[in-house]
Amino acid sequence: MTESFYLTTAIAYVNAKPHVGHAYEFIASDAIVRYHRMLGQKVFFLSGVDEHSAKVEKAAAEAGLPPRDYCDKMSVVFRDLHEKIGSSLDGFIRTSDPQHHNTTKELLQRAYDNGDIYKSKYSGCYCYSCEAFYQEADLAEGNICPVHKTPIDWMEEENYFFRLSNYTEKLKQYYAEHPEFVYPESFKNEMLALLDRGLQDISISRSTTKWGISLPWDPDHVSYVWFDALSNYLTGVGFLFDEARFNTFWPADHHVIGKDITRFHAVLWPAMLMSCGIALPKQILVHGFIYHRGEKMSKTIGNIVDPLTLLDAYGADPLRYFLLREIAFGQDGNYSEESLINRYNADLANDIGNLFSRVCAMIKKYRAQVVPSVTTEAKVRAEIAKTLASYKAYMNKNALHNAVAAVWDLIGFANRYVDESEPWALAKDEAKAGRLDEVLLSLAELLRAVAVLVFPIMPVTAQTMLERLALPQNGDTPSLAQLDTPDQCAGRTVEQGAALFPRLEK
RNA sequence: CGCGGGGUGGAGCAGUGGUAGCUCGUCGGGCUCAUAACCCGGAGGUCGCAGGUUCAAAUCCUGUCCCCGCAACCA
Repeated sequence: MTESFYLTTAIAYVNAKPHVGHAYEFIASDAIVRYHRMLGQKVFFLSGVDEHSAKVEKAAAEAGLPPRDYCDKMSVVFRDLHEKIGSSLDGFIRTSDPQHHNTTKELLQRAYDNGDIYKSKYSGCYCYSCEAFYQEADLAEGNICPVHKTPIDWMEEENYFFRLSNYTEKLKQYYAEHPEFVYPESFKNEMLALLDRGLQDISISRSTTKWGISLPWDPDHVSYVWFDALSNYLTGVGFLFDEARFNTFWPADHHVIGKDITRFHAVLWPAMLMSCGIALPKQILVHGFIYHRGEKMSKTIGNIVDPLTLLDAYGADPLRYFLLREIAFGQDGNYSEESLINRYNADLANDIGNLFSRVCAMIKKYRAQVVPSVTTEAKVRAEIAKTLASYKAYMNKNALHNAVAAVWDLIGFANRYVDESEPWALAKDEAKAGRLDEVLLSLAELLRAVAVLVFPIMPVTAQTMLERLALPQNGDTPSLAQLDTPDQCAGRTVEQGAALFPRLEK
């Protein structure tokens, strides 16, 4: 385990409101970084927004604002989403930041200087709406754009190209030497297939818009998407302006991204870095898409789910829990309001919420809120240790959904333990007071373990539980190592408080 | 066309060779500390279809049907 840990999300285009997919990516990323902080690592968590491109320019025009004002406004919307989710961001980058312009120009210049960038004519069928060229074979019937169903123009444009084709073999070799570079494996296989077919050079500039970062050697062109977008990961940790920070955190541990931009992160980005002589990130962590009742969310169908609506209605922790539990990380998943409510009631209200409530109530009722100062039962300690081990194993391979399930197994164990040990019966018999002490401490210890383990998933709930258990924490992040020390709850005065998760009526 | 993923009890999913498992729902029982919560048990599936390999296949192979995604800057 390295001492530092650097994770990035993809940067979001500011041409539209946040999508629940953004929220999911931020939540999963936040859970991962919180886990690493619990391990005691020095973490840097970066997210941000991409403000360039013609489509942002267009959205700004439609909003009747200059691009810069529009971006100022929209970047706040994304920041706000992070805040509402509870993201523990260390940095939030905007591609319009001057420091980021420096990074982009530096990378472009380095690639240009070593001959990886050349000027060429790009000609073909061009759809203005897509901002893309099409092969004739890809056009829909009647020579129209397959996406927009609008007529195609023949266009010729002078573009600069990046010699991606030069890197096919180098990347193949890199993949062979770093089998963990792309995760999950299904996406890695897709990239390997892409490499086998051979890479083509890629256009990296446009002269049709001025809203962007101009090329250092040719101000008539602005960088088209990739050099100015991907390089944010460098700027975010101080490339060229904060050497100490950059050296601490680069190369990044994880770039968390949606599956639609895998090839740019897993093929183009490493090739760019190779060209520029910069170390490659350790792992591209790809997540799937969220469907709404099995259908892709789209403006056309009109089934897009607004994350802010969900956050307002259910709160951050329940939404975090739902998305991380319900969706196998790396695969596509489904959202529906019924399943969210279902999970809320079954897992949050009934399982964890009620467990907390019943245990605190018994400590209050039988021992005047004070957890007995005895020793935790051996089998309970063993169960906690077992859970901790599998939880860590799952978290270390980013199987978030399995890690969450492991915590809920422990909650199930605790609920069964209550039934089996029957504290209410023990309380009626003075001779069994010692046993009751043991059971109550054991239960408090189970709650402590659950509270700590649930922290990456539901940080607010974890803090509430720890506070009510009167367990002082050193800083905002509970340490995972504390679970190696038993009986921490002994002698503490617990507070039952209001229900953690009041049941929702359907 | 190409590439990738998937078709498993009512619903949603796990499960890469040894006579199917989880959550929800449903039916019955228990308990009373708790948010009508918690615990135990039952019913319910020939694992898309057809072949093949094997002592043994949901799991491997072949074919086939269907669904979805990427490519196509739509998170």
